[in-house]
Amino acid sequence: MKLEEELKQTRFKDEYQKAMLNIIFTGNWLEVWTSQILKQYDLSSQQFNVLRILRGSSPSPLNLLDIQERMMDRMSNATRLVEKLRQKGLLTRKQCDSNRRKVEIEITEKGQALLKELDPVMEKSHLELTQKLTVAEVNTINKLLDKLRD
Amino acid sequence: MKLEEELKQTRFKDEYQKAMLNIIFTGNWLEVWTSQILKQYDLSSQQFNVLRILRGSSPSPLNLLDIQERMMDRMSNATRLVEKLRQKGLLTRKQCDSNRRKVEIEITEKGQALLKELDPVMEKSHLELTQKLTVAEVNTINKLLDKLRD
DNA sequence: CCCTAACACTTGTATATACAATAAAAGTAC
DNA sequence: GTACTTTTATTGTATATACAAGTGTTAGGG
Repeated sequence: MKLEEELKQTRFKDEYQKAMLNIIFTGNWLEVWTSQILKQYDLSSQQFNVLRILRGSSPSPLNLLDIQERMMDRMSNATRLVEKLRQKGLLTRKQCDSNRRKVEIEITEKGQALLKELDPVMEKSHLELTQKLTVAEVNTINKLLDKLRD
Repeated sequence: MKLEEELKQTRFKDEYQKAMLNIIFTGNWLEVWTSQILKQYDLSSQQFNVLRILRGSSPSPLNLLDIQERMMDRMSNATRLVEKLRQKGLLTRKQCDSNRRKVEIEITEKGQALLKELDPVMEKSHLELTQKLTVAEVNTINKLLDKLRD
C-alpha cells in the first residue's frame, strides 16, 4: 500500500522526506510482523537475533561486545538479554579464562533445536515477501539502502 | 556501508533475508539519528511525529484514534504521549461536544513555533540524505517499499 | 610495586512500550 | 426506558529500553 494511504496523509514534503518515513515505517512493519510470529515461541525479535548471531559463530563462543556489534539494535541491554536466554537454557555463559573481564557465550543444543524449528517458519514468511518483489528488486533495495548509510 | 560490514557478518541466506534485515536495520538507524537531533529539543521521535500530524490537520483538531491511525508506531500509548505534549504546552485537548467519548486535540501556538524552529534543522539533515541518493533513487526506494507492503 | 587508565561487563533508575482490563458514552433493539 | 453492543479513551501492570554510574580486571608507565 502507498505510504500516503498507510499513514492517511495526503502529501509529503518531497520524495526524500517520504523515503525517510517509508524506511522507518516499513522497518517497523517488518519488525512487528516477525515479532508476532516469534511470540508463539516466547522469543522477542532481539532475543531471536542474538540466538542467530550465536549460531552463526558456533562452535566458537562470543563475548558480549561481539554480540553487541552484530546486533540490529545496539543498546546496552545485552547483559540482560543474554541472561534471559540463559534462563531459558538457550545459551551458556562462562567467564573467559584468558581474560576474566570477558564472558564466553555459546548457544546450547536446546537453542540450536529451537532455531531449527523456527527456520522453516521464518522461511515461510519470507516466501510472502518473495511473491511481492523479484530478486532484482530486493537487490536494488539492498544496494540503495547500503548506499544511503554510507 | 554494506550491511555485511555493518553487522560484521559474512553472508546472509539470500537477498530476501538480507533485504529484510537491511530495511529493519536502516529504519532503526534513521530513527536513532533523528532521535539524536530531537533530544536537544526534549522531544522523542514519537512526540515529534504526533506534533507534525497535528500541524498537518490544523486548524482542525484530531481525536486520539485519528492520531493513532497516522502514527508510524501504532501502539496504544497515544493517551500518554499526548498527555506529555500537553504538559509541555505543545497541544491542547478538550472533550468533544458532539460526542463526549472523543477528545479534540489541537496543536498550540507554542507547538507550531517549536516545529517551525525544527523545520530547518530537519531539512539540514535531509540534505545529507540528498547527497547520498538521487531523486530517482529515492523514488525507486519508495516504489519498492510500497510494493513490499502490499 | 604502585598508580592510573582503559576495558568488559553489570546494575540502578527513570522512562517507554505492549497488552489487557476497565470505564464511560453512544447506538441499537426491544 | 432497559439491556446489549460498539466506540473511544484511560489505566494498570509487566516488561523493555536508554543512559549513567558502578564493579572488577587488565595493561602500561614510572
